[in-house]
Amino acid sequence: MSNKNVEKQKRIYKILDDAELKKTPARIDTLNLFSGNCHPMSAEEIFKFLKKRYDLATIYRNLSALEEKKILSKVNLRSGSVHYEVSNMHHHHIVCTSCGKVEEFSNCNIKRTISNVLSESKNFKKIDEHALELFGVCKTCGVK
Amino acid sequence: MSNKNVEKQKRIYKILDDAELKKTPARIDTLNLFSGNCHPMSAEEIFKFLKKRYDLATIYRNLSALEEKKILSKVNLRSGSVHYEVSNMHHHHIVCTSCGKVEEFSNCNIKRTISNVLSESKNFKKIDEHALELFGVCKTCGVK
DNA sequence: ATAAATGCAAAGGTTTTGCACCATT
DNA sequence: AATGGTGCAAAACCTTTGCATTTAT
Repeated sequence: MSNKNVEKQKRIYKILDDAELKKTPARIDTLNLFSGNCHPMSAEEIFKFLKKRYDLATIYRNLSALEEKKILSKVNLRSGSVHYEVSNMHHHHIVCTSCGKVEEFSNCNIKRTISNVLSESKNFKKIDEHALELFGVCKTCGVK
Repeated sequence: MSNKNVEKQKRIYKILDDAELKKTPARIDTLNLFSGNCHPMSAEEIFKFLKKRYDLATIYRNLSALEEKKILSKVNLRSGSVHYEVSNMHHHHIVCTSCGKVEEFSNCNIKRTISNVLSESKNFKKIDEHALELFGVCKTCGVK
């Protein structure tokens, strides 16, 4: 195993240790998948990427646990199933409403909006998370 | 029936006519519900509000039809089921991650973000819709 | 009269759960 | 040894679909 991969494994071990989750093969493999792929993935997709080595229920349970520990976040791409991505790489998505293609972007400029919103909110004084997704028709699908 | 309600019915008839959808009781009642309530609703909620007078499958079919005609829009509140709201009242939501309370806001300042994003996008040159939801703990739940 | 909408029942897809067994700490 | 994770099967949940009947135009 290369030095780089050793580093990667160490990072994943630390993530699970910090979260007080046991370092099981299913979790390690799942986190490896996420660290090599910045696209959001559904439980079913992860299940297939991992060659069905682990039960689908296990994948679901681990995704929930990792979300609770703030390691992964849910993303809604209007696809029928929930997708997850690594929490710390803050970015958003543009989804093609025709073919489903997903493109990432990161400059969401949300801070100003949040402070405006909070100054007028009756019920909230702090925002912890935000979800922003854009929808359009991609250039390929837009060609008639 | 008051003058005001007559006007409301006329508006709803016009909406359905313009969309080339038949003016059936199920649709009229559903649109009446939406026009008196700015909170997003799920199929199940509508079904119950309408005292189960119409089949749940009918509610689902009508919601789809109304969404296709751009009269309603989907909203994702991370609740397990899809919610809908009237399209023409552009606003977004702050959802309490503890109790599920929903508050609306409308000043999302998204235009600048969209034009920035498009100028750097490889696959998209136009955005048709955007989904923005904020998540936090409301003042009631935040009190320890 | 025609095309569309509805109700009912059944199925589809995604996600969750109970329980016995197994792995990590 | 003890706690937590897994696999399997079953169920729960949300949503869609087929078909016969009813309704709106």
